[in-house]
Amino acid sequence: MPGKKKYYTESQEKMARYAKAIAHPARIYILDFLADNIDKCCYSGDMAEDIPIARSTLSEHLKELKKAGLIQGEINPPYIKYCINKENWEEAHQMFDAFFRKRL
Amino acid sequence: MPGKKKYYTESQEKMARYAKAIAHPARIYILDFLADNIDKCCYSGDMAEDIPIARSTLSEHLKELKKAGLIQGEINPPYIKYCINKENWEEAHQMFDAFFRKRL
DNA sequence: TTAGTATTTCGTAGAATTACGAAACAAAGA
DNA sequence: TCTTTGTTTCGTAATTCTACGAAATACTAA
Repeated sequence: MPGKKKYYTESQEKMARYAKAIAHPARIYILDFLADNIDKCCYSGDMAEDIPIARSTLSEHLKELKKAGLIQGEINPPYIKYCINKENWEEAHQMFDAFFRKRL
Repeated sequence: MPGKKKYYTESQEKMARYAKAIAHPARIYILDFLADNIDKCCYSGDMAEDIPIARSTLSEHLKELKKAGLIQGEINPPYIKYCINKENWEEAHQMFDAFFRKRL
């Protein structure tokens, strides 16, 4: 721990991480897709058909969103069913809301 | 215009741009600073004293936020007074809110 | 065991981001 | 005019991001 100076608050770092996760139209597309099909199984392949990127690229975007904690994948072989991680989603929502509300 | 296929919606592209603008702790710091000093003049130099980055780097971050439309600079020589661009700020707030609210 | 399906990981390349210090700018004041 | 002051732009380097196709993985079914 010592030697590692913190110049930004935990909150600022966390906000930046969440913002980065959604800072790409393909990732917004993915989250929109999950929202629009909230009761269905959302597989990587379903999304790949609508979006003009290679499947491997889509997979990397899914990995980013997973790393950020915004989605989670439930293995259902040979598929993987993706969905929103509600706990972190709610946290992000509240952080962004407080952030934007603060200066109005 | 023709030849330029759109794969993502305008809204998705715009969300991604706003998210990208705030996807760095230094830029969140700047926006927090502007919020905490809403009635004061906010100069680049004031922020530079609290933040461990070169002034030129800070200036680049300010440029990014300006480009995204989230802040604006009012020239008050030899200073430049920065403040939130309320119109775009409100738009971003609403977009993020709708985005997060959609899937809960 | 072999073949088939859905998905991810790997290797790689090009583009974009972040950072710094030096130099340039623009305005005020001596 | 020459300095000083606050800030931005430039040149550059290191890192990160985005993208692709090929190969690997993991499981099912024949």
